[in-house]
Amino acid sequence: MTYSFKQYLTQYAGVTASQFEQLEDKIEKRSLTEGKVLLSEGQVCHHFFYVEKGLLRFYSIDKRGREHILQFAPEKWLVVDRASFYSNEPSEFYIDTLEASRIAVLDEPFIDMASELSPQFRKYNERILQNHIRQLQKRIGRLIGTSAEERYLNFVEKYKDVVSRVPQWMIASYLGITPESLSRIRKTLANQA
Amino acid sequence: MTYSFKQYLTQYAGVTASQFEQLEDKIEKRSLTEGKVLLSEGQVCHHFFYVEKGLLRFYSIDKRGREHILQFAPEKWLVVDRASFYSNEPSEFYIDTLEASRIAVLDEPFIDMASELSPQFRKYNERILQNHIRQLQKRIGRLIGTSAEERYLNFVEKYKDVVSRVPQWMIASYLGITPESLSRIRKTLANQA
DNA sequence: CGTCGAATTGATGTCATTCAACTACAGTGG
DNA sequence: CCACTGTAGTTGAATGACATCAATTCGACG
Repeated sequence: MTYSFKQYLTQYAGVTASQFEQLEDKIEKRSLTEGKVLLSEGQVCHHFFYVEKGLLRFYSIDKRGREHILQFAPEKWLVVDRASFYSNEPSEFYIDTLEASRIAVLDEPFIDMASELSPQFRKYNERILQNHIRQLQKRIGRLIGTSAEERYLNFVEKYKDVVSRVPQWMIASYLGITPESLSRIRKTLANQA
Repeated sequence: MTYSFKQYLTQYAGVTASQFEQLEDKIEKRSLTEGKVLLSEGQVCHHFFYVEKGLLRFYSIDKRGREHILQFAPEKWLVVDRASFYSNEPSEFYIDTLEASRIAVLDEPFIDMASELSPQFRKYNERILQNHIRQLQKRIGRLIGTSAEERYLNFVEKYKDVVSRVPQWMIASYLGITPESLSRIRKTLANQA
C-alpha cells in the first residue's frame, strides 16, 4: 500500500489540484533499497522526506558509537532535521531506510513555493511543526518520569505497525535501553498476560 | 539589570524603531512577585512571555505529583507552550515565576501583526522555534545516552547563572533525578576537584 | 533562638547495564 | 544439501546507577 504525496498534500495539507500542478515538477521521487543513507551527521539537511511506502529512521550516534533512534517514519510521515534545514547548519543526525522505500524529496524552494502558493500549506506545515514539538516534549516527560516498561507499552500502543517491522534492538534504541533489558521486559509482560 | 523588550526586538529580531511604535501599545507589561502562576495545565497558552528581569520556569506535573522542569527562562528569554499556543489546545504545562519578575506579555494578535509588519521578525520567530526543537532533541539525546553526572555538568556549563539562582532540587528536577542523587553527584565532583 | 524547607548522609532496594554464554534462524559458499 | 557464518534474541550472574526512606545538619528568616 502506498500513500501518494499528491493525495497527502491535497487531503491533509489543503493544497488544491491546480496548486499541486504548479508544484509537481519540483518534487523529486526516489525509490530506495533498504539501508540507504539519506542524511549523515555533518551534512546540512536540505530536504524533507515524505514516505509514500516503506520505513525511514532518524537517529544519532553518540561518542561511544551507540545509535539513538529519535523517530521512525512509516508511510505518510515526513522526516526532516528542521533545526538543520532552516538554519543551514550541519545536522547531528542520520536518516536512512529500514525497508525498500518510495519517497518524495522536497527541497527548500519547494517548501517556500508551496507556502506562498497555499496559505493552507503554510499553516499545515506550522501545525505539524507544533505537533513535533509536542511529541518531543512528551518524550522528554516520559524519559524523565516513567520506567522503561511504561515507555515500551506506550511505544507499542502508538506505533503498533512499526513494532512488527523493525528489529527489537531498534525499539530498545528508541526507548533508551539495551536490547537485553527490552527482552526481559517483554518476558515479564508475557508472563503476566 | 533589565533587558527591555524593545531593545530585544530591535537588536535581535530586526524590528525597526518605527515598526516598534506601531506594536508598542499591544504589549502588556507586568511586574510579578515570586511564585505567580502564568499558565496552568488545562489552560490554553494564549501568550508568549518575554523576561525583562527575573526568572520563569516551564514545567509539568506527572500523575504521581512530581514536577518535571522542561525549561528555565532568565532575562532575555521567551517562554511559551507553542504546541498549545498555535493549536489552541489545552496545555499540559505550568509556567510560574521563580523570582520577582518583570515581563512582556504577547498575545496572538501581536505575534501576527509583528510577523506581517516585519518579515525579519517572522524569520526570527521561526529561528528561535528551530532552536527550540534543537534543544529538545539534544535533551532527548542526553537523557537517553548520558549519565546524570554528565547531564549535570552540561547544565552547569550552559546555565551557570541559573544554577546560582534556583534551589538545587529544581536542577535535579530538570535533570530527571532526585535531589539526593544530585547532592551525591556534586559531592563526588567536589572531591575529584 | 526556634522553625521550616533545603541539602546532606547513610542504609537499602530496584531497575537497568554489562559481559558472557547459548539458542534460533537466515544467508552463503562449498 | 549441508556446514559455516553472522545477526537477533534470550538468559544468567555480577555490577552499577539511581531511587527510596529515614535521620541529621545547614541556613535563612521571623
